[in-house]
Amino acid sequence: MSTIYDIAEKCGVSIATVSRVLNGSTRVNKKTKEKILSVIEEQHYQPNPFARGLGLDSMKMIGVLCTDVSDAFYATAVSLIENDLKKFDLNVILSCTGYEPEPKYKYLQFLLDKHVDAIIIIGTPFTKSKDISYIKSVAKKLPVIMVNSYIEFPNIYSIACDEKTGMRDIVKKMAAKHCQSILYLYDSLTYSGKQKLDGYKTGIKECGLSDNPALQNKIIRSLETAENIIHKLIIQKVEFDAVITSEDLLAIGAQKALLKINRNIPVTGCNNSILSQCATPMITSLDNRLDVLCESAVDLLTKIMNKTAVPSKIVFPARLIQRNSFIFDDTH
Amino acid sequence: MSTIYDIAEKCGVSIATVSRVLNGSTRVNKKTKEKILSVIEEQHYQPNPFARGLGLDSMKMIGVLCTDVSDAFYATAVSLIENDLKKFDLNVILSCTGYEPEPKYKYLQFLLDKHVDAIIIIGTPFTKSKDISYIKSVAKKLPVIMVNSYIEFPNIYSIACDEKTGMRDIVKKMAAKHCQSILYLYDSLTYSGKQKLDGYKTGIKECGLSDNPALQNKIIRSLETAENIIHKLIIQKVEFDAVITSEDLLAIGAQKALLKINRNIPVTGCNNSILSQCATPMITSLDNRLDVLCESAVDLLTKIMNKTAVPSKIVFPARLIQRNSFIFDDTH
DNA sequence: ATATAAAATGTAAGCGCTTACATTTTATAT
DNA sequence: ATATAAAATGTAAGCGCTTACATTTTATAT
Repeated sequence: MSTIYDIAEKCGVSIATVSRVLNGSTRVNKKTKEKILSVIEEQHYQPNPFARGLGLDSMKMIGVLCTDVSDAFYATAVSLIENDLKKFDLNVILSCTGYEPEPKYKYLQFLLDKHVDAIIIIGTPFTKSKDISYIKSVAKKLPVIMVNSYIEFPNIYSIACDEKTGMRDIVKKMAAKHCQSILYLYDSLTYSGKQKLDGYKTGIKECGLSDNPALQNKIIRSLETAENIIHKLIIQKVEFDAVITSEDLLAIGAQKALLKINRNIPVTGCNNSILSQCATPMITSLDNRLDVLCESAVDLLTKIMNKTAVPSKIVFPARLIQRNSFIFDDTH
Repeated sequence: MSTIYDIAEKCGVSIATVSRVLNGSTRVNKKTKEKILSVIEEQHYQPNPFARGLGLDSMKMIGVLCTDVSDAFYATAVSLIENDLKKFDLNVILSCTGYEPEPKYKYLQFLLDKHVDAIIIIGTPFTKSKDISYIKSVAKKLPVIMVNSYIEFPNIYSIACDEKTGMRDIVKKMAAKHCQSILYLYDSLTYSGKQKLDGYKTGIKECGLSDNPALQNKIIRSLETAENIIHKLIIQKVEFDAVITSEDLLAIGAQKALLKINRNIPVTGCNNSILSQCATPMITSLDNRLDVLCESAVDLLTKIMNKTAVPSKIVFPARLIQRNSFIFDDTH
């Protein structure tokens, strides 16, 4: 492994000059620069990342904290972020927290211990007051970017999708199709989860639909659980004529249960994941524009690192992707 | 941020002693050790990872190279690996190569530049001779673990599933159900892809079924492509009475196309991903035991890092998970 | 009590960079 | 040609650890 000394010697300059062309911070004579660059090329010189890290306190790595990459939603997000960050020569250290609330502190700390340059949080909820104050203390050390979540504090940035309005509009569209009792299945109360629930409730209220509390069901994120809750509600004779869910997976579970008893009512999911296309009929899904959110998060991040002025919160509209599980636009 | 000097001073010892308790390599007096540990705790001291990296040439990070984490298969693998590595205090730097062949060199190099301790490769094909010699040169620097792929070379380790036999057995089971012309849809010729194709061909030969080349179709990994190829084959009047695919996603596409024309024939997928459960009817899928493979990969890795003797290749059997798209065991 | 071996600890160099400050070289104005 | 400013380069300290080797302390045998 050649070091900066080898390169300097071969070029007949000092290591400082080599370091300067490596970092591009100060100007170097054009010819010297070219010479150094060519020797670097020729020797396949790679600066030692640890030494560089020691000097700069940065290894150009971004910590990505998410709940569970095996879930299609987070997987897509991580994939998008990783791809976008690459363009800026930034790498991803991944840390998944799982669905339990406690480990997230530990796993976030792992990321901090590695001295990442910034942290992107997707999905992992930081909603309790203990959580919030913890995140704030983290933000004092490095930039924190929350995808689909929001905490107001210096150095915490938020990229979100207006899922609340999106959800409300689904209810409105269903009401327009004469649905009266809309079942809502959701799995978590992350920031995003709360927004969606809030949107559903707002829609119900605004349209004057049934607000039977039995219609709102918090369940576990799994196909079977969604299937089972439908069975249970039917047995309990809870009336409903449409199903909105906070997740494509739950929508599919509900759909399967309904199919079994031959009930054909509108069903919608969220996230517009590949799952929604795998189902039969395909699931109409609220697209939270994950691609746009992630791209935007990376863009924001690079600007922050370049000390460019950036907004602390960016919100994109959601859009409803029409498929066969709920057709709201017949002219389509 | 406190440093090792602060801790040493507070304990009235030298930094060497503190470093020793940090690394646990040499023995330290029990009382001194306890004292140091308590001060570390009290000061929330965290060794600087870059300085440590410089000294040890390791930051306890493992590079994971995969094709595309947004795909359910890789997502599950990365998730499993990340979770397992965590237990050994190892972090994941993720790098996705995409489906093009060239970028993988660059992205693998990125990982090497970060001086990761080892590399785990999932899915990204290194099958051409150029690829193989490249991987061999990498293996001279650090351990390489290939999940579901195999190259014989010192410091390259392989954890694989016997998908070839698995595939062959699907053909046999279909033959036992009187299928004559089995369509095969596949998407890539990674090591794993080749094994599966090979298994299919072996099965066909062993059972004396139709070996019409029009039955073997290499397509793009997408729902639509799988759907379209079925339509095309029907129009071309290619006869087939069962469909095997190398991917759950392709199976679902095929299933959708068949459903449209009301043809109910056996369909199987691979990977036993969540997608297979989302389809209706659910897809019978060849489970390549990704969980076992990943757990085994991490286990191997930690043993390698501890200089324990390990096998260079481990093979697990595949198993066919029976669902409604192909019922082979009626007693079930 | 004394010699000797083992255990514990300390000293200081080294890992390979970055960068403030100092010095030299080159360009520009008179 | 000479003074002055700007550009280019070099010197050396510092980043915070690890660890070989040296030294001191403690345990053990006589």
